[in-house]
This record gives sequence, C-alpha cells and structure tokens, in this order.
Amino acid sequence: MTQKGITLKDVAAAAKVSRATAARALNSYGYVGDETALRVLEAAERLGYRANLVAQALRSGQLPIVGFVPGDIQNPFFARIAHDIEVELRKHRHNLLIASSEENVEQEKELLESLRSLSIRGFILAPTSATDNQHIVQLAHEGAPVVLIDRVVKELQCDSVVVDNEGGAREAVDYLVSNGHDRIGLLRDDSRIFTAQERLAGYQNSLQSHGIALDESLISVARSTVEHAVDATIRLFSRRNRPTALFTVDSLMTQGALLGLRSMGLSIPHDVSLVGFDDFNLATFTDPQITVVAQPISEIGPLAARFLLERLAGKKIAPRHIRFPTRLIVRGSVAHLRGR
Amino acid sequence: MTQKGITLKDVAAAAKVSRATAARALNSYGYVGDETALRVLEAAERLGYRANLVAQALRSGQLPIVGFVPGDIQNPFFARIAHDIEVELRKHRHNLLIASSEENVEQEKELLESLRSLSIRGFILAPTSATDNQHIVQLAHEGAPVVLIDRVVKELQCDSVVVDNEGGAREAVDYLVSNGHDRIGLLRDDSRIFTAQERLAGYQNSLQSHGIALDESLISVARSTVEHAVDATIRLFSRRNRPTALFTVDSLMTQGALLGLRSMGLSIPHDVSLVGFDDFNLATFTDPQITVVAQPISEIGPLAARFLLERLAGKKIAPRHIRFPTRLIVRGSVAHLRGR
DNA sequence: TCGCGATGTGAGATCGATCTCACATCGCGA
DNA sequence: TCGCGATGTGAGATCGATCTCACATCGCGA
Repeated sequence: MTQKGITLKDVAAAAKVSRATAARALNSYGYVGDETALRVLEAAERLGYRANLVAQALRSGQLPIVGFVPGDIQNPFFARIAHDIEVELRKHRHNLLIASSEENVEQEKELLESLRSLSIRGFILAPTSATDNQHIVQLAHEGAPVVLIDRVVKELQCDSVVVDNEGGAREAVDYLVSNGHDRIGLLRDDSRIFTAQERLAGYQNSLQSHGIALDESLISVARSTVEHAVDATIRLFSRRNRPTALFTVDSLMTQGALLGLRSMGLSIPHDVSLVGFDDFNLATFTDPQITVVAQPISEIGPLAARFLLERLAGKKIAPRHIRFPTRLIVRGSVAHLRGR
Repeated sequence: MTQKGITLKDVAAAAKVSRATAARALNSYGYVGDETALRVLEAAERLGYRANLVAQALRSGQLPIVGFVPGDIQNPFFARIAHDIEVELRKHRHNLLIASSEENVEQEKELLESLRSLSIRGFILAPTSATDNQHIVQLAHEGAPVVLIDRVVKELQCDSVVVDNEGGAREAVDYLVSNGHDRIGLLRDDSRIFTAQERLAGYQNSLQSHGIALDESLISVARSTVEHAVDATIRLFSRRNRPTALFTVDSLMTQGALLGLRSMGLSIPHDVSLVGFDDFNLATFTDPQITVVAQPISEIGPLAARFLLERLAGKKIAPRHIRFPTRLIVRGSVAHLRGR
C-alpha cells in the first residue's frame, strides 16, 4: 500500500522538476542547483521513494544479485559457506541467489542457463564434475565473473578458493601409519570428483612414501550419502582380512562409517581406527571423539565473496588461486598398534 | 560470447518480421501465420535467443524470484527447508533468494526492505519476533504474497505452515512423567520466541494436567546456540536439588545439553533423562540414542512453496493455516524411575 | 457482388531509471 | 560591453519484451 508505485516520475512531479533533474539530484552526478537538489531529496523522502532495481538492471544489464551453485545446500559445509558469502555480499548491497546442483552436472547446466537469463552479476560455483565443465568455461567467457570454491576447473583461468585436499589426506594417512597401521581402508565418493581425486592422491602418496603397497581391495567407493557410506563400510569390513584403520573422505562418509561399524559391532578405536576428512559437530559428540582433518571453512566463503566483489568492481588482475592448508585435529578414534 | 546480446530484435530481423510478430510467435498468443511462426522459432533457435527476464520483469513488475528469510540458514532445519523450497520452485521456473535474518528483527526489516526493491514476487518467512511484526504486515498489504513457516504472526492473515509445538512439547513431558519423573527441567531459548512460547506452554500444560506444580527454578533460558545451551545446562544441574530429567526445546539446545551434562560427568539416562524437540542426525550417533519429538520437516518446505506458487498464480481463497502434528521417537535417553 | 468477421502484421507506447544532447542563463575576464 | 566557460535544466532516447491499436487482406454468407 504505502510506497507501491512511487517512481522517479512521482518524485520529479512533487519537486516540480524533470525526471532527469530528479535523477541527478538523487544520484549526485552532473550539475544540479543546491536548492533544487534539496527539494528533490525532500520529496523522495516524503514519498518514500525507492529506486526500482529491475529498471536499473535493464539499463545496466545487471542485477545486484550473485548466484551461488553449491553441490548441496544441505551439506553443512556448503550451508556455512553460503551464510558467510551472504553476509559479505550484504555489506555491498548485493543479494545471494542459491541454486543447489545436487551434485548433478545436468542440473548444474540447467541452473546456470536459467541464472544467466536473470542477468546475474557474478557466480560462485562448486563445480560438480571434474571433466564436464564446458558450460562453466562458456559462462566465464561471456563476461560474468566466476569464482570457484572447493573444486577447480582445469580448463578455466579464474579466481578459486580451495583446500589442500592432497596434503590433508596425506597427513591423515601419515598419522595412521605412524600409529603402526599399514592396512588402511579408504572410503571415497564418486561424485565430488575433484576433491575425491585429490584426497585419493594424498592417500596413495602417503602409503607410497612409507613403502606400503597399494591394495585396491581396501578402497571402497560410494555415493556421498550416509546410507551409501554405511553399505560401503559394511562391504569393506566384511572381508576376511579386514583393515585395521579407515580413512573417510568427507563428513557424510564418516557418519556412514560410524553407523556401519557400529552395526557390525566393531568398536572404535579398539577394533578399527578412524580418521575423517572434514570436521563436523557430530565428531565431538561420539565416544570416543573422532580424529579429523579440519578445513578452514570459515575462511572460504568470505574470501570467495571478496574476490567476486573485487571483480564486479572491475579489478583486472591475474586470477588468484588460494589453497588453504588443512589441520589434523587429534581426538580419540585412532589406536596405536605396536608390534605389528 | 555466444548468445550475449541476442534480443528479440535480432530474432525479428533474422526472421524478417516485426518485434511484435516475433513476440507473438514465441509466446503463442494473438494471430500469427503458421509459416511466419515457424520462421521466427527457427531463427530464435538458430541464434540461441533467450528472453531477458529483467526486461520481462520491468513490464510485469515482477521477477521470477521468491525470497526466503529463515532464522538461520546454517540451522539444518532451515537448510533442509530451503532445499525443499528450491526444488519445488525450480519446477515452476522460479528462483530462490535466501537472506538469513540471523534471528535479528532489525536485520529482518532491512532484508525485507532491500528485497522489496528487487520486485520479488513473493516471500516465505520465518519471522524472528513474536511481537514486532509491523514490517511483515505492511509487506503483505502491499500485495506481495507471503507464506509464513515455523512461526506465525498473529496480526496477519496469510498462509502458514507450522508445527504443533504445544502438543509436541506436551507429549514429550507426558512421556517423562509417565516414566516417573516429576522434577523435569526445561531448557528454552529466548530468540525463536513464537515456537519457544508454544513449547513452554506444552511443558506447563503437561505438568498441570498431571498435577505437578510448576517450579520456575527448573526453567533455564539461553540464546539458541550450542555454547549458550552448555552454560545454561551447567547452571541448571549445579543446583542442590537437581532435576531428574530435562526437556530441550530445539536441536541446538539438545546438543548443548549433551555437552554440558557430559562435562559435569552426568550420564544419560542413568543420572539424567533427556528428551529433545526436533530430531537431528546426531541424535542417533550418541550412546544411548536420544529420544526426540520429531517434526515432519520434509513436508514443510514443499507445502509452503506450493502455497506460495498458488498465490502467485492468482488463487484467491481464505488463508490456510497448516499445523503438522509431531511424533515422539522413543530411543534410549529416558530412564524409568520407580518408587518415586 | 457486397460486407463483415476472422486472420495477420507492424508502428509505437509502455514499464522505470538514466544518460545524451540541446539549450538557457549567469558571471567574470578581456 | 562582449564572449565564453561554468552552471543548470528538460526533452527525448535507451535498455528489452510485450501489448494496444490501427490497418490490411481474405473468404464466406447473404
């Protein structure tokens, strides 16, 4: 009711000037007489005028909206990042539009298509695929600033904020080895391919550096959901010569492993040692608490948002690639095997 | 690069017709010759034409965007709902813009202000305050459809989707009483005032119906974060004559209680019985698992989205108020006290 | 054969904000 | 006193899609 339909035209009429002059007064550009400007501002105030952002966007070609396409907004990792991005954007009067790809490349393509026609200013993406990324390359070439988080696209040069997955995984496995383990299972996913590959590499590199032969049968692959991880865990530990330790590549996998092991009556760390990638609230509620590789999650969102805002402000510098180190948080889920 | 700047004008030129005819062919209205229509569609296809939604919005006054203002997107409850809403909207070619109020009325007001100038089509809100809601009433009166979730606004008649907080809380406390408890602590929050009040009422009503006098000293109030809940729990259980059971009003409170009790060396259910409002993944990972009042969380988002879409489609019926029942999930965190 | 409804198309207006261009006035230095 | 830069303002174009209105043609029934 109140300010419905108050346009610049109304303000101009109330101040008895043209729309051009009203615009000049409100946006402080060009020449405007002091007394005139005052009259316009006063009229705008009185009528409760608010510029129509859609009209502005039609002229400028851009809405003050940034698109965020995470793998899954329900994943606490992305929920936290979404929140941080939104806070940062809000400071610069931008809005955040979230569209979850649900780790599905086809859906990711469709989402980007539809966001494109919204004339969105820029994008923060966590690409689902490690290989099928032509649509993202194309998006970037059309001029919309793109910042990648969590995962990079090899063919595309743009700002990115990721985590040292290889190093984190290596540190986790090193820690297990240093506690006497050499039959170390790996529970990895097939969807977040980029990070999964890096974490797999860290696992392999650690084993190799300690002269432990890679045993493919200790690696179990599952879709990144708690349910699938439970099954994969049970499969892995139903084998005759089962692993003495398990490394899980993300927090959903870790949760699945916890449930799977419990259902098999295997206790942690007595029967199996466990280290997970990605810290999560649950890790400190279990008994024992779970040892994890923590990501600096609170830094990713704000930095990605800042990078994007700088690009939107026209900053022209070489793409920045930030790779945060991880941190091993030792709790109680790893047993020391002696004599083995 | 590709379809940058392909407008209706380009399509019309390529098909050698006017913009008006091109629009008619593409949007299937008015009279267009079959052969002409085909030529236009073919040209649009070939050029990769995509209608500019901003321009459409300027005419229609509305962008295909719905705003969602939850209390906190990091809360898994709202993250899940956000996800469900997005999926539902996407089916109808609408986008979801998420702006978290962080349980702060002032921020909620600012967010709505800024979303308003975006010409957003409708809103799904979880109002932060139980009393200060004039801005929401005003928003609704300006004509934008509003659907409330989780919490209602007494002064406003509009669609709402909430949960039977009073009944759920009553059932939880009834269950504790039926297990012989009569000194039952309550850990409640001060921010989500609407739900908190209802849950408090359920607690009071249950006690009253069993003839148990209300003891204000058994009620502890804290901000709805894990940290504050830990403190409040410790405060409550440091008293001489401590409660034999505790009811917590949301999952963050429940987590805080778990940590607080553990830090005091109190074991569940041996020393204290516990029932929490709101189920959460962690509740099944603890030992024992936590008995909770579960909300039908998977129904809230889709229903709210459907209500809003119906309003956007022009449906004119009386506001619908849906109040879902809750469900008590009995696990292992409540002990039976005999003889007491 | 005439007339009118059905069919088909384009010119131009519109949504709201902003920018360009043209024009008018003022005041100061030569 | 003249002239020109500085100052101030409005008409109208523009962004892109859509809609109204005007106009033209066609074909069928009377």
